[in-house]
Amino acid sequence: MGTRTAAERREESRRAYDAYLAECPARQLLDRLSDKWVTLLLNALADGPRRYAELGRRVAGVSQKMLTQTLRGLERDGLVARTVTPSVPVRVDYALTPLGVSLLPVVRAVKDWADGHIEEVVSAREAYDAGADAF
Amino acid sequence: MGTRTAAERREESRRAYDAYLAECPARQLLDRLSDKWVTLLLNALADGPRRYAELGRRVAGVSQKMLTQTLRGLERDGLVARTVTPSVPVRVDYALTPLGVSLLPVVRAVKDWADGHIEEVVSAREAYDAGADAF
DNA sequence: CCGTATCCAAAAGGATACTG
DNA sequence: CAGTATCCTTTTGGATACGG
Repeated sequence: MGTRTAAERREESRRAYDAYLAECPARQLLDRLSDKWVTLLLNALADGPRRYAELGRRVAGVSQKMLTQTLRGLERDGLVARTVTPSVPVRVDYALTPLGVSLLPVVRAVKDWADGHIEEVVSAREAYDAGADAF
Repeated sequence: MGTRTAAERREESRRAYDAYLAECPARQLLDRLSDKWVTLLLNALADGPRRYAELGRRVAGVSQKMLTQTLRGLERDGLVARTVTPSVPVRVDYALTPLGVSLLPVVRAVKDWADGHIEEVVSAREAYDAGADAF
């Protein structure tokens, strides 16, 4: 006992943080909700089921990788249902589950706030930037 | 004109995406809101002004770098106000602006949804994972 | 059509040390 | 106390090619 100042405190801190994460359910969800593709995909599914390629077009800018990855995550969390129609070629539809639908008002609240306050934010940014490199 | 299939289409796609981003105000905000530290810090400031070190302790797991970086971003967007008291040593307080306060219900809605539905999500995850590597 | 797999560049973010 | 600066690891995510 003596060589235990930085390394140990780091570990201790990390463990404490992890414990906090484990006992705080909101954090896990927050980590998922704090993903731009999640929010965008939920919005894209708001008014009905969509096919895979359709979602790719609607979200505009998402790569195949992120599209699949995000959809899998949402499916795993029970927010989205995946339906495979074994035709040739295969057809896959994604739709919100009831749980996913219950999340929709929240997502919409975010969007509405953004729409309603974007101008104030932009003004604030300009004011801040103007003050930053003034004279 | 002939050497313009992949590279060009990429550029075109990127430009279209950027244009979409520019004309869609919600996206810019969404990018900011899709940051776990932002949500956590807004919650930490919910019931009054806090000092820098205090926030570091309350959020638990945030590094100095991310704390400062996130606070600067929030300040720039007019969501948080930074007040310096030139004592020795210096004292700095952060508080929500009215704009920041107006965002609070939204942030709380996210937290409330998480608290109310976390169990369903966890069950869904277990069911999904059980099916994945079954037999 | 709906993905998966691999590679690789870019960005996020933590650790550490130093300053006013 | 409240940062800033630097380094360096980890993660993210796009491009590409291939498979069912």
